[in-house]
Amino acid sequence: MKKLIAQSLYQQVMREVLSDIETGMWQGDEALPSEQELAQRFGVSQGTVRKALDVLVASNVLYRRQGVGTFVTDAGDDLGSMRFAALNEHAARTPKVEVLSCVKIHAGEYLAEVLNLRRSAPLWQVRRLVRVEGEVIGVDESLLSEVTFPALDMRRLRELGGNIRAMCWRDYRVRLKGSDMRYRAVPAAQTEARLLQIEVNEPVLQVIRLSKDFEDVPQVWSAAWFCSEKYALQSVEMIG
Amino acid sequence: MKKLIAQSLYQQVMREVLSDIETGMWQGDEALPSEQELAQRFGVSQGTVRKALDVLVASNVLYRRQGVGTFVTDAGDDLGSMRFAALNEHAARTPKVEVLSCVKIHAGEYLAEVLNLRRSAPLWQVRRLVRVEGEVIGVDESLLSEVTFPALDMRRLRELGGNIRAMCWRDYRVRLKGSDMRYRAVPAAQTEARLLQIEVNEPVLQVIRLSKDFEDVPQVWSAAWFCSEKYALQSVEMIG
DNA sequence: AAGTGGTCTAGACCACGTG
DNA sequence: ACGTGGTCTAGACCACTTC
Repeated sequence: MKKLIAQSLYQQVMREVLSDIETGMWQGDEALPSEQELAQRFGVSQGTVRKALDVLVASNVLYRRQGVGTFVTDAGDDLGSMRFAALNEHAARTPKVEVLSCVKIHAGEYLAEVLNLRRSAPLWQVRRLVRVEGEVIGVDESLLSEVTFPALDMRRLRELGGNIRAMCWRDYRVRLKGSDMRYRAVPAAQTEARLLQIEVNEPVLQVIRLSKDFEDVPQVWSAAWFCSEKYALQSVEMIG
Repeated sequence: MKKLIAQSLYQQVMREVLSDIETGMWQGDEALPSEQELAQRFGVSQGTVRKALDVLVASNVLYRRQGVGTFVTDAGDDLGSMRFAALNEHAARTPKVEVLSCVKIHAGEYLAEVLNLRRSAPLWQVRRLVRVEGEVIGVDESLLSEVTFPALDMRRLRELGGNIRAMCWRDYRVRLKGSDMRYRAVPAAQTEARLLQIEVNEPVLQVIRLSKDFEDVPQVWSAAWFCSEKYALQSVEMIG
């Protein structure tokens, strides 16, 4: 591989590997060629391939198993990978996700803007329920363009455990990056109150997020509402 | 440097450098020796030193400036490094932090447990206010052991812009890691309502965190309450 | 035993910022 | 011009998993 200006070798290798992953050259959970073989293929040294793969491992696109190989990560669910901690307890729990409904709607002004679509563009609206210890603690609403994700099927989504990101990846080869999250405390509206079995206007934790693909195109807009009476939503701060 | 069992060379170098930082060998924002010089000093190659420093850069203990050198990061404030986004807006804002009070109290059962102290151990209670665009949007309460942080001074804390983490680092050589954060939506109590100028029982976003040092000893427990009527708290999701 | 990721070296050159 | 971080190589050996 020849070096181009304004881009280091390992970055070129990284992009090359990433685009090969996106075309589905190595299907999910299948091993990539060894670092040595990739090095030969690209005409660089093993160390350079390693550095390229390091980046993709850090961003959770690949994972490595020593003595075995390097593999493509299956996209994790955004809801499913949230953690909830019971008050005054140390350990955090993994929630269970359940698909409620999946209907076609039309984009309003706001959604058309954030998803970069025209007004009244067709959208899928997916509603999901979040359970911890069997108890409903959250409800989620996700919106995706029907053009990019045609023939979206609720049965298929249920097969994948309600994991929208896995569905985007496996069925449409759209790989989503981690997204910004916005937290607010808002009074529960009727819909949320009913599903969460709480009073209207009780405080609920609202989490808004916008998932983009690796070309930075916004693909999925989501909003979730959590009852935090018994469980707090947990995350990791990135300060040194 | 001789290789020990069960630890790679670059990890040893990393720990060595980290402990040198903690003893204050290279004061804040002063350059470390060059990678070549450190390599000689430790008797390893430059690549190994680089890999060691990579880890510390990733965890935000060090930062690099190409062509200049490697420097010790000055601890960032936990509150001050939060980001707030106006609803329906893209850009996020940096808040201003103001120290309200600093008094000595005694640990109750809960705080004694999480901070690993005996009951009624002396604690500093620091209250701070968070402003965005001049408007008060949050109030914070932090608790630190008086034994570890003797003679804590409110004037000094104000000098540092209310940055508790910077104070722990600069004045007591206690370097705090990033901490877990727990989010809840709760009804505003009287104290919060008064400071945030909202009604009692209005929803407020509660953020609890526990900062530990690099030996995993819990040092600072904090709770913040935010009014999220105009601004949402923003963070970054770590999913691939 | 063979193949994989994981570490390490010695040396080289490039890109950048400062003086 | 100089010194710094940043990249890259060719080759070596280790640790781990699988067969």
